[in-house]
Amino acid sequence: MAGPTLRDVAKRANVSIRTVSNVVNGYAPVSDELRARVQAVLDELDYRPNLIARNLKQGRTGMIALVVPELDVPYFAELAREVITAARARGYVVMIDQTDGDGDRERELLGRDSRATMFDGLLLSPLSVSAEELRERGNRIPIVLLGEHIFNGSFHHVAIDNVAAAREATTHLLDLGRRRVAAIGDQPYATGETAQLRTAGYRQAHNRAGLEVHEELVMSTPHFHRRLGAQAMERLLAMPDPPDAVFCYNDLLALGAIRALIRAGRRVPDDVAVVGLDDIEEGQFSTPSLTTIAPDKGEIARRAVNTLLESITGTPSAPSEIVVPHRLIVRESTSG
Amino acid sequence: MAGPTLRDVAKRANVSIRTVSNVVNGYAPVSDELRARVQAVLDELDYRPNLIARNLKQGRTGMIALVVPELDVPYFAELAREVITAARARGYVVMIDQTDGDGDRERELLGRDSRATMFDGLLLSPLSVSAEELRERGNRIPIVLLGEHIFNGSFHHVAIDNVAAAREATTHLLDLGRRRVAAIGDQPYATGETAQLRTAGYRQAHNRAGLEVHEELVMSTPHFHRRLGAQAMERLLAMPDPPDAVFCYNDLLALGAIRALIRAGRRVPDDVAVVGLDDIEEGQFSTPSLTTIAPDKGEIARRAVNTLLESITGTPSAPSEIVVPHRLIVRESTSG
DNA sequence: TGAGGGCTCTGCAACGATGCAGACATCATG
DNA sequence: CATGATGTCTGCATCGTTGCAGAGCCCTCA
Repeated sequence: MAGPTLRDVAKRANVSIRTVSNVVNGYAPVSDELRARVQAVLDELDYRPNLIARNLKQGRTGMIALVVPELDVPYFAELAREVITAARARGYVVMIDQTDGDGDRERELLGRDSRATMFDGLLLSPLSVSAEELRERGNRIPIVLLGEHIFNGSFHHVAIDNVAAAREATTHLLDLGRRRVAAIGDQPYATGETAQLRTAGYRQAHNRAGLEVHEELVMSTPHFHRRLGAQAMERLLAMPDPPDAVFCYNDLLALGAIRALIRAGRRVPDDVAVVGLDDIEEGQFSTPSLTTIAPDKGEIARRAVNTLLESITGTPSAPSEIVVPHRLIVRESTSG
Repeated sequence: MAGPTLRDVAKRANVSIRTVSNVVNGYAPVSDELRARVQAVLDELDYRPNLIARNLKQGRTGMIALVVPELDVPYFAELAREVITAARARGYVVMIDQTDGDGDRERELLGRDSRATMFDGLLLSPLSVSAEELRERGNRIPIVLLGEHIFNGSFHHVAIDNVAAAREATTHLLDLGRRRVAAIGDQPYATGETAQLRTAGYRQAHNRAGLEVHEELVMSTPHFHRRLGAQAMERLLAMPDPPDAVFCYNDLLALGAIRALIRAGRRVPDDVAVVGLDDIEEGQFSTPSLTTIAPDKGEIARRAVNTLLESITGTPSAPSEIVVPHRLIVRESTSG
């Protein structure tokens, strides 16, 4: 099972362990002749360095952890892809864990027995755990927070401007002449800060247009999944005066909403226009294709990874609040 | 930066390092009194065990690696989710890497400088690398192969019965009375073994029904993405005698095909019925929803993880060929 | 000729934890 | 009282690697 070690190679080549190490790493000067001899033995035994030992000695692992609520939510899968790519470019690999939005699972990560000490840094997209808890439990490794939650400046944080994004999405619908614009995805409770920011943007858009928000059209959903988007849409359609447009707080809600609309015989966008947020690939190929706000995921990943690696290698810097650009992409669900 | 070590705790509590270790691990008998004293210091210093050191000593890391072509392909994202869940149930965490189907990237994993030595085992879903290469480069850690490729019995391998799955999908279309059933996704070259198995199933269905295969309706695609499904469908529609049904080798191809059909003004399933394979969640909410063959992903993940962990802990067993169940799920794209 | 400087190469210690053998004290037993 | 068993606790060696200091050796140059 266990492969050959430096010692095995050294013994066989009749040199010191240290010299074999030097050959392996290309360090220090080694004469061509000796190098060749050692290399021959390395090849013969098919030596592979034991990275765990190397890590122990060097105090770093070259691994970062990415923790997301659900990996099969397309936004997180696409983000994970970008994170892996960005990390690879910097010589790091990524361990991925998912919490199912379970606060205990998130807290576990910070606890005494967590495997966090195996990683040089942590990218965390929290749903339930609060900034206070994070600070108290203070992990020893650098952390960068992604997207969710409002943070009070205790941690590095990378996200889009959620208020502006929601405002632009809503304004797009108002500009089309829609006057009963619903919102799907509000979360008026402690852990729903992101949703609340989006609701704030939705209100801003109305205010700036000099219009009233129809409060009954603001729908709450505990999660951002297709099924809940469909259910919320059904409730909206059952109203005496249903909406003529919907801003959904993510693309999955929007796709679920579209599904419910078509099932109910409404035309999209003629009867009801729909805007999402996330720009997942699925929205390009749905019928109708989905108008959405596209965060720059590659940029989110790169900024997050870079910030994390700086914290790892450099001196601890003041927590930064990084805002990544987004843009509106108009497709069939609003422009038929 | 570096946290306190066992030595720091030991010094402060005036006991041996070994005793602190015993308290931390609940090993060996330690008197209640001493245990309390040590625990107090542990808490005071907020000691966290250095897992890298523990790993080095114990020769295992508690991490397995999952390598997939693309994490943002829903099938792999959903599979990854199940793998993470299955591994967690067994006390393992999962490092995920993606290869983009790039053979060199896959081979890198097996090379001398790969980080593979950091993991106790490897779950690999290869696209390009061949079984021969895998065997030659012979990694030192246990490997279980997932899904793709035909393997010649050199490795543990978990997959569905691709021939049967494709046959059932095609038979479903023939049973609906369709007589010009196209296939999208063939890959008639070395690394396309999975696709070829599905083509074989497609042919079997025709044979058993006493029907001829319309060879011009078998479309090749280098990848299994939405866009290629749409393109293939457009080519089929441009034919003088277009198909009245399509079996797509995965759900993404199918969703792309549906998109092309609707764009071209055809009704699904009235004009053309569509079946996919993978049962990704997206297919439940598309319009129309997608008939598909559903592999039992949870079972794939559990069997794969269990097999891998057995290879890790137990004696090396003969490579097993594990076939996981699948079933046909009929939705709107064939039953309007 | 011998001091000094490069060039190779080596051995020891250390990273932080655990396995093992045993030290020491206490207690029960014949 | 001697013996052995039991219960606690300790120290050393070790996992496989790298950092560091220095040992030889050969060469050069005054």
